[in-house]
Amino acid sequence: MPEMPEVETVRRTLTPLAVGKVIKKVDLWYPNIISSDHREFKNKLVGKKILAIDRYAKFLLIRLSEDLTIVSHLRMEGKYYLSLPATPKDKHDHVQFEFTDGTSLRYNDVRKFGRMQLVETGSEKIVTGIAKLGPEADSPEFTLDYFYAGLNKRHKNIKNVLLDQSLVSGLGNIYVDEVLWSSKIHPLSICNKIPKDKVAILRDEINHTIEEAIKYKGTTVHTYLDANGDTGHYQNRLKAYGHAGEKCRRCQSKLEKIKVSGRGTTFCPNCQVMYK
DNA sequence: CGCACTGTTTAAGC
DNA sequence: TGCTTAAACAGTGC
Repeated sequence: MPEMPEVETVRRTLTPLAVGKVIKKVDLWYPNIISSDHREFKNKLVGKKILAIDRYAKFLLIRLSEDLTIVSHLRMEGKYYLSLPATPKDKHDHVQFEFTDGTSLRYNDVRKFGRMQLVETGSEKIVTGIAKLGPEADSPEFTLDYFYAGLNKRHKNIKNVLLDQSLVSGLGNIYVDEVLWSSKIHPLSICNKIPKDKVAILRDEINHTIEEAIKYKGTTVHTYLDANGDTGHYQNRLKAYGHAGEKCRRCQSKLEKIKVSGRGTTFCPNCQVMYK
């Protein structure tokens, strides 16, 4: 499901459903979702109020009273939705936060890849994966000079580096294919061989694509839904991902699909230039 | 039955 | 030591 635009959409839809509520009880139906201590997670959260929901790259940060934060990563298929404690548990509901107002928030995850961890607000960096994150794709720190210098140091292919999160965070498999198509850069291009003017175009396309995808409330390709149960709409605007075998919208060549860094990768072999 | 899947970590190999 | 690749997580759907 979720790359940065989808997580941001979840943040926006979840905020009005959850902020201001006070946790009465926590049900851990599949405790492995919690990477911190399970008993502490259940006990410490009782009586805490949800103050806000923030986001950093693909992580949701659920801010609670008394300086606590639940760091939540949806990985491939995690979803939040508002329910009632008495509603029968769905097969893939794994965590429930019961609130004092009689409602509840449920975490549902078909593949059980998602993780939550309770930390003290301000020490989010102790969560595996957060410390290595580079600047977010839509942040002011993601400048051309920073991006170009970072690519110059790397000898790997561009698709791998954009997926890695350490140079720039927030992109996933779908948006990487999209921005490389938009920038006319072949996914196997070697980072330090890409000329600066192309890097500038790529940076702009990353900004633009993320912005557009948030505007369209994300991309639903498998099962992604926001906290209201609604799909995204950006899937109708994808030009590469999911269109293997079809004609390239720019040059009419046939889009190809290969495997890069273990991920399916769709691109146009004619108009996406290979730098190596 | 085999393979692919929005993400990330960890183990294994060189 | 460090980089790269494969496997692992677990389930569904084609």
